[in-house]
Amino acid sequence: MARSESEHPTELELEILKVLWAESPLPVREVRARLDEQAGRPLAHSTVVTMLNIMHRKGFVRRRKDGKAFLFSPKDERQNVVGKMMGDLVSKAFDGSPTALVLNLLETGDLDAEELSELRKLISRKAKEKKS
Amino acid sequence: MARSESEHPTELELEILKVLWAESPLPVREVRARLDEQAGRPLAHSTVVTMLNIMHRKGFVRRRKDGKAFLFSPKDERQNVVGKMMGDLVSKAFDGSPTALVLNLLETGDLDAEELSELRKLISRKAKEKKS
DNA sequence: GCCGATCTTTTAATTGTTTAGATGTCGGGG
DNA sequence: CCCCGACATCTAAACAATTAAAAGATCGGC
Repeated sequence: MARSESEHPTELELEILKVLWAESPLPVREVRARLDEQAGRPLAHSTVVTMLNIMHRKGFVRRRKDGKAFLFSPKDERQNVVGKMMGDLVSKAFDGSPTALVLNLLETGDLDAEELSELRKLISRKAKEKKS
Repeated sequence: MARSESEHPTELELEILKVLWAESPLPVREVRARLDEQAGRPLAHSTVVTMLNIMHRKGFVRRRKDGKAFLFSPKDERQNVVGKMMGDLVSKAFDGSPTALVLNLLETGDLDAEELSELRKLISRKAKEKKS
């Protein structure tokens, strides 16, 4: 045995999803162009086709015929997909505590004062929503 | 060409690191036992040996001889390793905004009222540290 | 000094990921 | 009516991840 197919998008799959989240539906040719320009990832046309087909099999994207070409769209919203990835990271690395994850984020010092204050506001707002 | 070796620990590597973060240094046999009991991952002894050697080559763990056996320890602290993984996720999925990640976490509703309040406290404390 | 237990090292099989060439199809222009 | 371009499908190769058996080394006891 080896590992089984991941339920999360892989590195390249995520890159492609990012393109499609920004704008969709798109034909293969356009996806390829944006991967090159925006993600700095110059790939052969056939490579992008292969990936999109795999992603379709995995259920990450939808396909629909437009004339002779396919148009691709993301199947799920960015929030859901990345949310699942984070949930996974939380459970694998922080034993299921989202608080621990945020704490880690605070400790590594990636946030400046302004971001901290913004976060506090967000959390307060969320806390109020919960109460009601 | 294909992709190059990841700079982050993979699924199984992370599982092994978790064992070592909890207690180290450990000989292979002990790591194997804990993977079975704690992570529900029953692997052959040789599998664990192989993984630990790969992780040593990648620089995730240290080895030192103790008699005829090796003892393994994590090379980096949990915070650093997972922090890098999160940073990567942030940059890949949230275009580099940690705030967006936390916002996503809030939206997916994984946090209860108590956790929210705790988070707010943590952030306030951090904000004060920054000022000084 | 040899034996077996315990380690390490070597080798390899299987599957996922990423990359891309080769081949087939189909519709429109000449 | 046939060929070209654009698109899809098929095939495949290189490498990472995961799994593990086989072979080699070494140490303590008899």
